[in-house]
Amino acid sequence: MKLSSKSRYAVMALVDLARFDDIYPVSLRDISLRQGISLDYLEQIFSKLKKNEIVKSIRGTQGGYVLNKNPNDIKLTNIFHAVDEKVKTVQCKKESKRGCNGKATKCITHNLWDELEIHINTFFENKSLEDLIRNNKQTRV
Amino acid sequence: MKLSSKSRYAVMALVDLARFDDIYPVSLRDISLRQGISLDYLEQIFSKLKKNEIVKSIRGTQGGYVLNKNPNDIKLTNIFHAVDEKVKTVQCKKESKRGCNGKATKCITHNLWDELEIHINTFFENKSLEDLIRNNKQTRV
DNA sequence: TCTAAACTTGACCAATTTAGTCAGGTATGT
DNA sequence: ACATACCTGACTAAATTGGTCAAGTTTAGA
Ligand code: FES
Ligand code: FES
Repeated sequence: MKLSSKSRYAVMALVDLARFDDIYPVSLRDISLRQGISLDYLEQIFSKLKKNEIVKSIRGTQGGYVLNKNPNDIKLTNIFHAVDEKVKTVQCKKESKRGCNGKATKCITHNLWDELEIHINTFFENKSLEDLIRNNKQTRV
Repeated sequence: MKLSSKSRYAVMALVDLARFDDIYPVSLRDISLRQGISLDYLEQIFSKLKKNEIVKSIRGTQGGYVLNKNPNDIKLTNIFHAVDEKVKTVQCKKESKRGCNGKATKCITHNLWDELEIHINTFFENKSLEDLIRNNKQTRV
């Protein structure tokens, strides 16, 4: 059960970006330097964030990225969904009536994993970028 | 963020076992057949469960495995720990003062991931095998 | 108008992890 | 003795991860 670097980077980058994007667009190069994330990798990540309308891009010199929504409306769920991070605790297809090992009914632990999945997703749904910025501003001098 | 099959199987097998182990030892072969899990794989898993004193083994004909503790004292945490499933949301070494990308301080999202880890682990600590058996008995006719 | 900064896209890859299989054992109730 | 069932370690194919690399396109500013 671990979180991928891609997701961790996505959130890191967005928190970094959110601190300045109201002043000027933030370039990936800056984020890369400040957060120590590979520029090429960031580009992959932001391409997805853009497709999911979490950020907007501004091309050309002095360009960069800007948030496309209010930080309060960007939940962890949205970010994770954008970069294809998914919480997968069950093995079976959720929609199907069939169980994991090809059985006709759900297995004896199915409900447990389902509960777990909901437990985790709840955390993601309740946490917004706004929360993270606030938290981070507090720790800055 | 996904749960490994090994962990899922471990819990499945223990729930299966717990339903009969007060009557007679349960062989892995039976569990394998009932739950559709590879016997060889189960053996790996039970070797670890035994090392962690979650089950006891009884060798020879009519042998099998039996729980080594009260189902109420076997938490998901214990099972996961036994099969080396670990929740890992931060990238850095927890004990160290250093951050992930080799920086001298913790990164801007460190606290968030730490919170997430606690959130998930809490679920594991509160859920016992007893809970699962009870739940499963209800769904049996 | 030229140029450099910055976004855009897609291919490629090494290392690790996962989810097992396989091939041998050893212990013991009947 | 022998079948049953535990025990152990080596091995591996496939998927995933965490990137790199190369070759663009767009646009602000000199
Ligand atoms: S996990 Fe859904 S049926 Fe087993
Ligand atoms: S995750 Fe701990 S410092 Fe970045």
